[in-house]
Amino acid sequence: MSAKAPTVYDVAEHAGVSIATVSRVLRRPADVREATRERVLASVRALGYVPSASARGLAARRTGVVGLFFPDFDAMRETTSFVPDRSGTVPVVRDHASDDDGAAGSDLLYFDEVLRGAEIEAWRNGFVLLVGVGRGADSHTIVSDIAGRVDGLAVLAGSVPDEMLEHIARRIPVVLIAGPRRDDDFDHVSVDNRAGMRALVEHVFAAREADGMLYIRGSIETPDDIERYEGFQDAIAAHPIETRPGVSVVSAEFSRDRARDVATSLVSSGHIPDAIVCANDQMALGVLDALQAHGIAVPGRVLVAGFDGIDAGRHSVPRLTTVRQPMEDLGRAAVHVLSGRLGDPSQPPVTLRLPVSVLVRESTAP
Amino acid sequence: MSAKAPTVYDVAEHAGVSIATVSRVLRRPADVREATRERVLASVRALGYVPSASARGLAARRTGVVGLFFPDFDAMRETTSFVPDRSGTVPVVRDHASDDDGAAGSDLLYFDEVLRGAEIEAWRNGFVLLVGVGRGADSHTIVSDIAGRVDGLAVLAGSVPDEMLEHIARRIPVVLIAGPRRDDDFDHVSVDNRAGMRALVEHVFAAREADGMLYIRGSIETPDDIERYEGFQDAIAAHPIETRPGVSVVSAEFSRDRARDVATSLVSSGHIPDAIVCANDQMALGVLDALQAHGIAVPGRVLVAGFDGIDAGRHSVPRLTTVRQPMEDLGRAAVHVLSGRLGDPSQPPVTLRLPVSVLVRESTAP
DNA sequence: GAAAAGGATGTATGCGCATACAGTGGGGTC
DNA sequence: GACCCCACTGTATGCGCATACATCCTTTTC
Repeated sequence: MSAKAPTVYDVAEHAGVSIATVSRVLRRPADVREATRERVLASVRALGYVPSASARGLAARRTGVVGLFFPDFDAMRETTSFVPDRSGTVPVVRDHASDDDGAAGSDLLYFDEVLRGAEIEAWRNGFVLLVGVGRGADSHTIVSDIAGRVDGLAVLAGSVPDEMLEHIARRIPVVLIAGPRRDDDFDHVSVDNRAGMRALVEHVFAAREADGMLYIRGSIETPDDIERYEGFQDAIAAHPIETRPGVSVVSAEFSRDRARDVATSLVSSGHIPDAIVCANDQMALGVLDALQAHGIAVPGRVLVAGFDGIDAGRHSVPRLTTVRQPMEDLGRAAVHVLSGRLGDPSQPPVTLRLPVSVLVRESTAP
Repeated sequence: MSAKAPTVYDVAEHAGVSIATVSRVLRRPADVREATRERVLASVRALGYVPSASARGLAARRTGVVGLFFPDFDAMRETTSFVPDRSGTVPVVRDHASDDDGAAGSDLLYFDEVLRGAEIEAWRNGFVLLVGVGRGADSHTIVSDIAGRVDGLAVLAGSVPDEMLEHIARRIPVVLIAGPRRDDDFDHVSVDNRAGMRALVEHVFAAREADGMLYIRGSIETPDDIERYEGFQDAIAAHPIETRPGVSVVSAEFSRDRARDVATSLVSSGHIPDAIVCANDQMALGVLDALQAHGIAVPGRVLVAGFDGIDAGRHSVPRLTTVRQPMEDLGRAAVHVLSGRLGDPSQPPVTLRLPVSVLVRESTAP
């Protein structure tokens, strides 16, 4: 706010020492005699000195910041200019209950949890966290805006073009979150989608002799969907498919609406399976929507299960059995790995698989 | 990752131009002839050049980063070292429903929403967001860690000692979130607690001729509690207290447990009011706990209302009438104001009061 | 009590970039 | 054809700090 922010030079002059001593007081206090140190600190307070991270970063060749990059967490969001509303009135809104977890509620998102974990681990390792959200901005901007400011970057897999990742990785370590390892040299942290889905499907089989089971896939190209589908196949293999002629698979693009449609046409056709397992919770909720609309009992007539552990699944009726991903741990792991690599850049690429757990709730009650 | 990150000098040499031209290509492309520009960009790609934000910040005297500082959002949190669990087993957990929104669920927190709003607005204004969470670290560290890295800082009121705020404010603009204006020169953004509570209490009176009303305060010293209490008094004044001999006030420290105790002893005493309005949702939920434990109908016998609009209130039975704070807007407003001040440092201190809204749900149904 | 060994502090330099200012050259003007 | 103007590019400098190295002063050693 003042005309000009004080620098080390100002502090040095005020305290009657050299700038080297000022710098030492701040960086390695033990190297300075106590009397001198106190004098310098007094000047720091008197002048309101705050060291410039830019200058420090330049000189020290490290910023002390790690970045977390996510794709747009809500593309629908208004990105209109923020215009403060100063009217003094208080609207009274009648908030009707609604199964559809739409506009009314804002449940905890994937993003928020990962972020929280990342922040915690960054702090524990002496870093500060920089948050970047991609919004279709041309990727070039992303590089300049984030990569140049941090010592390391955690990126949600699939949110940044490979070529750009390579570019960034030439300068700083990059950790991919939630993607599978490919033929790259990045560090990876992800959850065990395959084992999780396998365990989920096995739970469903254990809950009921589900002769007819429908598995609803998400977006087929995505790593998550592929891995979960493999887990599904693992479980099916354990229960020879020949004895389960009713097993079938469709895709609903990870969309609640799409899954609702799928389930609706299923009901119309009359071929209702004994269990429906979905590659994510949103689709499972869509299935619940459709079944309840047609008066088909869950879990009475059909068992339903999802994957992710989103909040909405805790509040649906019936509550949704799912596979809970340790999202916060994902964030922590990502920064943990980053921190490790910054400490030892030569270590071989790391791949961390975090365990998931099946949350059994009423939607698959025997 | 490479031995040494390329700099402008490397790019300049590779492209056969001067560093000034390289810098221009990146900062003001229009000032460079297209042929030259393309050549430089090709070199940038070829070398994997990423500009150093530290150097840029030093030279340009601005970082392009705004900070958001919060106090520890969960002091209980494990801050143990993160140890990845590599076991391949998938635990199957039976997740029982429970009214107490305790360990099981992680609902969207105040923090997450404000953060999200801040990120959005930062992006819209060409800034990147730096997140800092205070954890009892000595405040000196905070200054160095955050203030030196950003062009402006948004701080949750009360999370940083005044003296430190003054210190920081000598270097960069500071915006206080959610606190009332005091005799300071900071910019402020907050919600209209007073008008919100007044509207809430008036709604309750409108819903029922509540002769006996209990108002449960939070932590009496906090600005939020004080403002809400004033709002309560406003509403009471409109309904002359002499005609409402049953109006009384107690405090429960914003704690669910404390409020539960208060309500329990109320029931024991037999003096059950017609309506209970709490200074936050947590306490209202505690009241619901106690009343339901004693079989007292809500809203049949007693109306209950809270303040904040937390997620748990959307899932309680009955659903809780409350005052919803626009947390995301708070974050947006904070960065909006910061951005404005960075554009015109001389403008007088800004105070933004964001409107709240009463969410009417079943806990106050007539 | 003199010299060696530390301990404390100062001096000088470079980190990588933006930018004011100084060229440099090509096209237009009369 | 000489001159001016404008568009483009290069040169030189400083941003604020960390740190290697030099210097000076205080102990310690014998």
